[in-house]
Amino acid sequence: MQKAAIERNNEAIAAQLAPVGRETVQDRVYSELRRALIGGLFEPSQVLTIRGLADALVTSTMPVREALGRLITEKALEALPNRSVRVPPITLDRLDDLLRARILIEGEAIALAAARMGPRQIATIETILGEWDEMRALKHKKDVDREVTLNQSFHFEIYRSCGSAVLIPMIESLWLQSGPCIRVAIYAFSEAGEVDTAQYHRRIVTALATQDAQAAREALVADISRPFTFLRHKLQSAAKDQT
Amino acid sequence: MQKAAIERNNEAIAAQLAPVGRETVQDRVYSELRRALIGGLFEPSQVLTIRGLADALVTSTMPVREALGRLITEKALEALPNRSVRVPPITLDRLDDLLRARILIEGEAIALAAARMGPRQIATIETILGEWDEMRALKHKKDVDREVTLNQSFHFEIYRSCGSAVLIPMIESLWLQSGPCIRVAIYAFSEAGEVDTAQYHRRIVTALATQDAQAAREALVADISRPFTFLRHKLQSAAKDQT
DNA sequence: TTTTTTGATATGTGATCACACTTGCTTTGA
DNA sequence: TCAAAGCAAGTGTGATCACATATCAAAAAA
Repeated sequence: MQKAAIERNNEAIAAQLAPVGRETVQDRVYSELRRALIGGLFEPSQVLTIRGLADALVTSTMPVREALGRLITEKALEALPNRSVRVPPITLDRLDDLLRARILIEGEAIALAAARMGPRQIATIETILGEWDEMRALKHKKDVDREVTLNQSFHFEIYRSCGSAVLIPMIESLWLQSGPCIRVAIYAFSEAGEVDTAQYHRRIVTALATQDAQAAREALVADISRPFTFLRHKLQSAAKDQT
Repeated sequence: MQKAAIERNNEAIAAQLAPVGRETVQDRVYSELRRALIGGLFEPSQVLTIRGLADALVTSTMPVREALGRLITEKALEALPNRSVRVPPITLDRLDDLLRARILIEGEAIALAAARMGPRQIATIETILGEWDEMRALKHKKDVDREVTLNQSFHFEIYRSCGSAVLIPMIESLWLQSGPCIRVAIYAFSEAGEVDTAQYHRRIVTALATQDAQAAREALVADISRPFTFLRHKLQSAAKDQT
């Protein structure tokens, strides 16, 4: 019987080919909206319509409405009583609430990751740091989108190492919720260009390289608190101006 | 001008009438599936089909598929590569992962709540405790469903007091994920009937009544850890039997 | 007897339609 | 001149259909 030979052949084929996967339209819409949300491409309080998004994404309404529903359950979007959906507005309370949750959960994740990151993972995040420096070097063109992307890659490369399939989706949800807020902060930082984000990230890397969970947590808290406190002051002064 | 009179009349009407609200079919399906999931009515690894659920709930497929999509993003259900959806299976790792996350987040929530719960809230959870005792008194009929519901009410009445619009949905998601697992534990406890859950809950109440956040957190951890460690042992011994 | 093939049924996905509700502007009446 | 009624366009929701894929059992081949 040539069963074994066939089996070997199939295995050889399988070794060559990568699984093609099957991404649905709904998945693509969902990813695209997530990207836009985390990147802060939508403004807080902005109203989104199903047909409008479907036109923009060149699909029918069906995938869009399901993607919107999913984002609403993640609190990345908000369902108004009118049944229209909007990006949640920023309030001081919400800002504090989000920051506290992020410190709690991302802090735990990085503490777990500190004990589990090998030289390979450390090298990966150092590569991301290098790309960041490279980008900053040619400073004429301040590409905020790229900053956001690199920042995201840096953090999630760490979180992925925490080994918790439960915490990571929660962190993603938190980023989704804070995305529309922190965009303005990152943009302002990029404008000012003074205190470099890279410096905060470097502190995180050194802490992780020495497997110092406590130091890593503190460095992370400092990093993610910055845009929030910045926004906080901005909102407070804006409120004072209005009165 | 009789504008003021009309206004008064309208206000009088508004005072009598309650807002009718508009729950969509999708919302009802979603709530029903949540209830079933938290209550452990579905078994881990059980496959759910859109048309099957639609028939069971006597609706069309449309609201069901959107509700399923939302539950999948919450990790309450799992999308298989075949595109079928099932209740996530229990593994030891997942159990530990879930418990760690619950201790982290629910612990934080109850610590926050400890400082914010007034006599009114304390009275409410004591009422729930009373209903529990009442139920246990007539022990011939062990109503596991009611136990699950009361347990849920007790915990979420506390969490609601933490004042965090961000943490509460996360806790709901965690309950959704652990629901299918802990059902078997609760059932086993009810069978054995030895160590009463009420005793753990009473410890929580006394800690909250004295606004002792640390004690409340510890009592809560003891309470939610119990079914998990129970299940852990059960799974381990089952694995040992198989070898 | 065991394995492969094949065909029928079941299932998820996306498109389209009908309906109800909301919204904003125009028109009407005071 | 201004507020209220009315109308039209826009929008979300649910139902149904078409199509591609998956599943599983029966039939055919080894």
